[in-house]
Amino acid sequence: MAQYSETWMKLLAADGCRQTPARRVIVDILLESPRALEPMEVFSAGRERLANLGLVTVYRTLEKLEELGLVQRVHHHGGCNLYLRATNAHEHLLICSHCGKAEYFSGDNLSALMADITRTTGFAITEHWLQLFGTCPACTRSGEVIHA
Amino acid sequence: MAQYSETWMKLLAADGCRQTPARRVIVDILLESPRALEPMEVFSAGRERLANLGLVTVYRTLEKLEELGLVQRVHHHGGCNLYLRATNAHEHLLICSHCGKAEYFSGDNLSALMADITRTTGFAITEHWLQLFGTCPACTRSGEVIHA
DNA sequence: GTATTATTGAAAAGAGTTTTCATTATCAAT
DNA sequence: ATTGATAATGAAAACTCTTTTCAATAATAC
Repeated sequence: MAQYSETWMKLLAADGCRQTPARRVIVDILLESPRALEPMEVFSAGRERLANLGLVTVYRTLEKLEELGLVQRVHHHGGCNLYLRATNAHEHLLICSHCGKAEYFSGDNLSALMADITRTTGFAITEHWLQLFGTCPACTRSGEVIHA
Repeated sequence: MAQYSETWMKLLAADGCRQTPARRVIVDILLESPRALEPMEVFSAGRERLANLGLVTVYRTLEKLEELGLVQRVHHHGGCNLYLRATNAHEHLLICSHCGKAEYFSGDNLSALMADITRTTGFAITEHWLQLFGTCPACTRSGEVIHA
């Protein structure tokens, strides 16, 4: 994902944002992470690279990146304050309940279901959320997962 | 939904809970609502029926009802602090983006998709969330929905 | 009725997020 | 390169939502 770092910075610039060290650090962390992160996690990781990074800047940058569609919030059992790089395609999330690893997949075809629901309920469906939870290959192998 | 009020109270009693006015009010409000509610909304509505109801009691009752599987938290764009009566069957949610009206539906068959994803990703899938958003018939008719 | 103990509401504490504000740093125009 | 306009920053304060604490009260079993 690291190769997208510069792309994101340019997209930010195109939106009128300045390219600052703080933003670079935050962008890099998000692009490097295999799982969705809380603002505080981004902050902690960021502090290791930029000594006096502010938590407020993390919040502001996440907000801007979400606005630009580069990251998305991830909902899960514990809340909905996790941020993950978004993909452009029409894809859905698959999340490991053990390590949090997030993977995108596509290939769902829910159009038949949609049509069926429109017919029976009268709702005009505009959006759908599909999210899967499970155990990733690495966690399955490690055997640490007892609640699989 | 009002006919379930007594059922819920009995289920609470079976769990060792006492039947108090505060709980009755909260249970009734949840069962009467066509949409998922925030704790504060339950509290406001509850105060109209029980003058000195405490917000804390609302939180505690919602927690207990969720524990018993009678209500569930609903995730949406703005957060995940909405509570809605749950259904027993394996159903999914359909929510009106305009008025919030929630409806359950069943009939999805995602097993083929699951099998496909298990094969390609190696994830052992344990759970899936499917939630649809759209405009309900009433809101469509009222014509108030411009962003349909 | 009485004793036991779950439940209550108010207040305080806590966690997470947003706002305010003076200072600093980026970028565009020289 | 220098300068000026202003976006961005970090610290502190404010704010919202939720949980904990605690003494008083009320529901249930006997």
